[in-house]
Amino acid sequence: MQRALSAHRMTGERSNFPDWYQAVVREADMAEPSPVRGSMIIKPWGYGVWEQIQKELDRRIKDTGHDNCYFPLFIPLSFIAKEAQHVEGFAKEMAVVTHHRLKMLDGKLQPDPDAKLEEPLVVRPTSETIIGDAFSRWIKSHRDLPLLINQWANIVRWEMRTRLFLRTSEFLWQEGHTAHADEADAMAETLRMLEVYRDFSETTLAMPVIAGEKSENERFPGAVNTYSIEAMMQDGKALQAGTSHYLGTHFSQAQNIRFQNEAGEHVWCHTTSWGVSTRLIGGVIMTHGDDDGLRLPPAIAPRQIVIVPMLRGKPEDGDVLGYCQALASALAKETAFNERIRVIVDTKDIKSADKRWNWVRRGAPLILEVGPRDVAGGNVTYMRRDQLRDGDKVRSTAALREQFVAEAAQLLTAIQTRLYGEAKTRLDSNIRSDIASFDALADYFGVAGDDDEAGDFKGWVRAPWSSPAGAELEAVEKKLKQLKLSIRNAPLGQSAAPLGKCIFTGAPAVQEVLIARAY
RNA sequence: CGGAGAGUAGCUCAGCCUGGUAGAGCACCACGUUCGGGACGUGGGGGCCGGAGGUUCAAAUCCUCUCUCUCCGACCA
Repeated sequence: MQRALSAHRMTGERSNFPDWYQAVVREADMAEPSPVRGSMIIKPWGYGVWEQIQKELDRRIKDTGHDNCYFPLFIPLSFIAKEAQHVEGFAKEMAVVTHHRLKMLDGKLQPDPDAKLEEPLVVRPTSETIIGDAFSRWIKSHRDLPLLINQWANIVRWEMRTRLFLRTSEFLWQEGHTAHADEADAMAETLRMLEVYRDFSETTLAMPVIAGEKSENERFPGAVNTYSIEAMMQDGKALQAGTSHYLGTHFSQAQNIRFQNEAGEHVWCHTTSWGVSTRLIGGVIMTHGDDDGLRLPPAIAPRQIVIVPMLRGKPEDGDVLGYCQALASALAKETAFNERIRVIVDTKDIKSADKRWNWVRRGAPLILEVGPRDVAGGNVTYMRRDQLRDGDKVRSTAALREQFVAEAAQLLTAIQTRLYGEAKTRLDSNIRSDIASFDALADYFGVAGDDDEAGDFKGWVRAPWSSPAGAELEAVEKKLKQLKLSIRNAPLGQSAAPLGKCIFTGAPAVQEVLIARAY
């Protein structure tokens, strides 16, 4: 399939972005479809990326005062039913366990009719209700607040259409759940975690995002406010990369989560929840991948430096291998991104050229080739994955071994910076704010059905918005839907400058919103 | 669940219209020449042609039913 990726390079563009994406996922050894419909097998290289994401994000979650817990996979049906909007939002995509035993009946193994559960259990689509139930028992006093909990878990949502990493029936995520004494504290938490996500995404994933508030119709079922970070993929579409919700007292009222304040009164808690998932990996692929495959930001690369010995089945092979091992040991003592550099010598018994390109496809940031000439000269020859094809041909650089070891961390940082810079430029230069009417919006994005043209890049539009509600909002929604567009969010930190008129309603605008096609 | 398309080797697909012993490229295995810019030669392994029925001397090919997948809608981290 190197062929398909090469073919893409020949066209000079992501002419068929979905095909390109699937090719990269497979060729980079990230994941594959499983025998279970809509579920994926995350392969070692892909899971390694997830582990790096977990490690860094877990550190940040703990640094902001949260503790990890684990709550059950199975949630009693009655729990889900407690919050009306919550039920409505998730009812259509729930996996339900109804039996606890199998039996041979009519020659077929099937659920035993005599082993029916008294109350069906749903496989968690999210844990607000089961965690809320615990909170209602754990919280008695204002001294118990804030209660700051996180869990790393798998989630099941029975989606109609699935795509590896971007939307799978089962996915891995982290979900934070917190309870607070008042709205101000809960809102501060909601925004604090949104900021953690924004910074993590930009710093660690090198994926620039725009943080903002979701419109009413895009809110999490049961939330008062929902905030998101939105990233721009290389086809111009938006990817919701993380969400943070202020839940008000909806769940605490539904589940009796309350405390006694200093005055001795019983008061509802204000709760929040926030999460990011393995979808982030899809975002990284669609942000940084190129026609040679994946490019991984060094901060999350399972192996940041790969040493490929140039072996030829000759006596000097031993010297080359020894040199490589010594080099690896020296590099592993260095520090990058506050951790020891992750380095490996690829000793697999295949051709060096194949090894090199395998690592290129997987997106290893630095690929070293070490042959007899390097051994003789005390050198290393390396390729930076991020600038593999700067210029006409594949580029490699020679350096003295000691110098390379000393500068390896800087190189990794430089790669991280460049990947972020490229993505940041793409994001910044593809948001238009000169669209003044709905007709202009329609012209820019093209009418529905027109947009399937391959390689038809459309960025985002930032437009004035009067924040309509009710029927008026529904009408706007309908118009947007015809163009396959959606309001991604209202970016935070907007200036107080005059905004003019809403491009949908003509009424005075109260803020600006981002409009885009989305995953 | 609606609309369209597709199921043949690990991958991408040809063969089907007009029935007659299962094909190509890549990948894989062996040997040799190569190897520091995605090598080449020779030989080889691998398929219940998605499944079930039917028509026929004979079915990947024709007919019926069924299952699955992909894309487009609806739904979504």
